[in-house]
Amino acid sequence: MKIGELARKTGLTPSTIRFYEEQGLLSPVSRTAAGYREYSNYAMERLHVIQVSKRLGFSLDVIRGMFGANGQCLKTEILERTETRLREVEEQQETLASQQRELLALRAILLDESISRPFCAEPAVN
Amino acid sequence: MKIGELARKTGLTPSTIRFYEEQGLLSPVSRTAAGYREYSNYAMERLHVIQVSKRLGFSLDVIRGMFGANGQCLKTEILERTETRLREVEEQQETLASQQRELLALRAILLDESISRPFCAEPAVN
DNA sequence: AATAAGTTTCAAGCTAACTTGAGAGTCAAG
DNA sequence: CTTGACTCTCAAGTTAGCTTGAAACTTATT
Repeated sequence: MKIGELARKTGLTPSTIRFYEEQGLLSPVSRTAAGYREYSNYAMERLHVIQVSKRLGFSLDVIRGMFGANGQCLKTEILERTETRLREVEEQQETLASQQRELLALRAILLDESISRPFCAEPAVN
Repeated sequence: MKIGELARKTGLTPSTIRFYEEQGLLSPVSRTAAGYREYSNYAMERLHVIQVSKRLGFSLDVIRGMFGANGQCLKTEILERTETRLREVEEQQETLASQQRELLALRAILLDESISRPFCAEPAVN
């Protein structure tokens, strides 16, 4: 199949697929006589793996590191990256929880009519 | 005080402070005869407000919208942005929770020795 | 003076993950 | 044989929030 069909099947755009190839996420693919890219179903599966990985929060750099030169997944690499990503997720969860706490406090202050200017000290005339 | 001192007191760099001014987060400040920026304590407090706002996850664009033309905080604006940010935080928490679930599942699969290639379908020879 | 440290402006660079555009070639249908 | 839909490559643009660099000026110290 050509790039347009692959794009439709994966929900990506042709330019994204070319971009992934350029970034080394897709192994260079065979071409027709006219120079058109010709994809197998394996390419489609590879793109699905990439899409799932992105949903898990892996960067393209990290995803690239999960594949060997031959195109195989590297199990121990993936395990490592997964552990790393899990720690990142926990960090971000803590950040969000803290932001949420402070935002709720801020909202409470703003809703308290008796306080006029909560944290804004600059006078009208500077 | 000049920009270097203000930078030290706030933990920012001079270029960041100039950048904030350029972005309209700091009202243009008075200058010495030589053209050096001369800051009051109000500028410092404004920078602290900006730093806190950033910690809460507000973008510079949003932070700019929280100040009126005169440099005052706009209470109702802030309340609105706070509610919006709270919803964003919840969304991101859901995203992270879902990623965490899937990452844990992935790790479990990877640690299960009986499965050799969990989601990698491309053969060695393409 | 001379030197160092601080300041000025303006333009350009950085990261991530793409998108957009230009200009050209290809392919199928009518 | 021409129109329209695809495809190609390569370069440059996008967003956010800064940083870095160049070239020039000021201020303080020696």
